[in-house]
Amino acid sequence: MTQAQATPARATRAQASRPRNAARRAELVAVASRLFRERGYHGVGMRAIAEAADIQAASLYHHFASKEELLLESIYVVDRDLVVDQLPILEGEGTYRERLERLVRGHVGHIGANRDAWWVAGRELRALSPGKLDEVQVYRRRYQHGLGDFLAAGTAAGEFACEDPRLSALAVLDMINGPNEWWEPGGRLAIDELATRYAALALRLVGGDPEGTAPGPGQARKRRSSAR
Amino acid sequence: MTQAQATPARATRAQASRPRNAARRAELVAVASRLFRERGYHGVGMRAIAEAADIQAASLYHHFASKEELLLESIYVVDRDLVVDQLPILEGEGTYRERLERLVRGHVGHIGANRDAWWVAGRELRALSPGKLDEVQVYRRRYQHGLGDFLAAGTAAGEFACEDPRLSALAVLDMINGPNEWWEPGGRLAIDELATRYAALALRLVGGDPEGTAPGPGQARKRRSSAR
DNA sequence: GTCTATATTACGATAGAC
DNA sequence: GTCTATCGTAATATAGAC
Repeated sequence: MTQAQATPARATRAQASRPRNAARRAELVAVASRLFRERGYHGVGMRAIAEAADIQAASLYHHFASKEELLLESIYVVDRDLVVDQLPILEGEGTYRERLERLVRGHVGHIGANRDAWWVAGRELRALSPGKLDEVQVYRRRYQHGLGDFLAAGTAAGEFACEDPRLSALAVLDMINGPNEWWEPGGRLAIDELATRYAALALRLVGGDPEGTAPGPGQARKRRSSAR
Repeated sequence: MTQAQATPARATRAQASRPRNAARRAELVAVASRLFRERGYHGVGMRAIAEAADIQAASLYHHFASKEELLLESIYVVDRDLVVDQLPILEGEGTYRERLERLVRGHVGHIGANRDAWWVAGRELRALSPGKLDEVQVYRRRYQHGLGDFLAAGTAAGEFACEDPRLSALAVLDMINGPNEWWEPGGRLAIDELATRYAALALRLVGGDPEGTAPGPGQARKRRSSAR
């Protein structure tokens, strides 16, 4: 639920540490994510990460080959989940509208539940070496193209009205990634509430909400009273 | 146009350098912005900035008191323009729909014309000290609230259909800030083309495009052929 | 698996000559 | 306005004991 990796679940045996202690790694990644978020990747030293984890800097090198490996693990918490958990929603059950709503709610909810990792994934990509950067971007493109194909299919089916589904996918992603920049717990909207409302707005954006439109120019509106 | 500040325009006289040479400052800020964008604020040293500007590191301190001052100037190129040039569009002439389209086109166009500064303004805020950070956020909130009030007025006038104008303002800003993350020259869409299309999509998002909606569920579409 | 100690390099910033 | 030289600090990473 938080940003721990899935633990392999074997090795509940004795013998202690054969798979290089994945749980400990995940703990340390979570600590590093938090600091990367607060001060930026280059703004945090290995000494600071170690201090926050209550060990010495040198001990980190027992678990990770480099500082960059800590960064890569942080980022994968986000991009792996999007492709593994979110993308299949689009192939699942329900109308196109229902599936899009479910995707957006899950996406925004994931931001709220993994704030440190999202912040890092959104801002520190360039700190990766070219090879590792490519690996991450493969995931991103898969998510983006999956959504584009889905919007094209939904338009062909008459549920959406996207003239350029590829561009609409970018616009939707731009919008639903936005809360990563500004949402924080304790604000006006809880993350579930925000997720639901953004899902409705995304539906409008792709032309899938026949009720969310004002009448023609110059007429009075016939919808409900202006909230706020 | 580019990310140079407005030059004071006095001192075309003799005497050379009384107003601390604003043009030279702007040059150096542009160089710094480019490097901050490429490698991140903490990933770039004063020596690297100096080398790119073809002077020595110590010489930078003749123009700027600190590295942070270079960062602040980079960020202001964006936030000052938004409030000074963009916000007045909403108070200008035309229908609400026309004004929103103009704002979005100008906003996306500004991203395309000031890529380095936008990148830095979007990602390196946290590197500012708390006092300077507050100054920048005053600009940001003014832009955001200005758009929210405008959407509320446009809804009351019957041109938009925003149930929660404050949230719609965030959604629109999230969307139109998005190209800062992915647009680059030479891609599928020129920045003007992108700006026009995002303006149309923003209109949908606020319920201001009566033609951009698919019919009810289960029916065949009656709009133009599915592009691609 | 964590420690102490350290090698090496780079950092932001300053002093003072020209 | 730019230079050379340098101060003091902190960076990533390694060696080797326990």
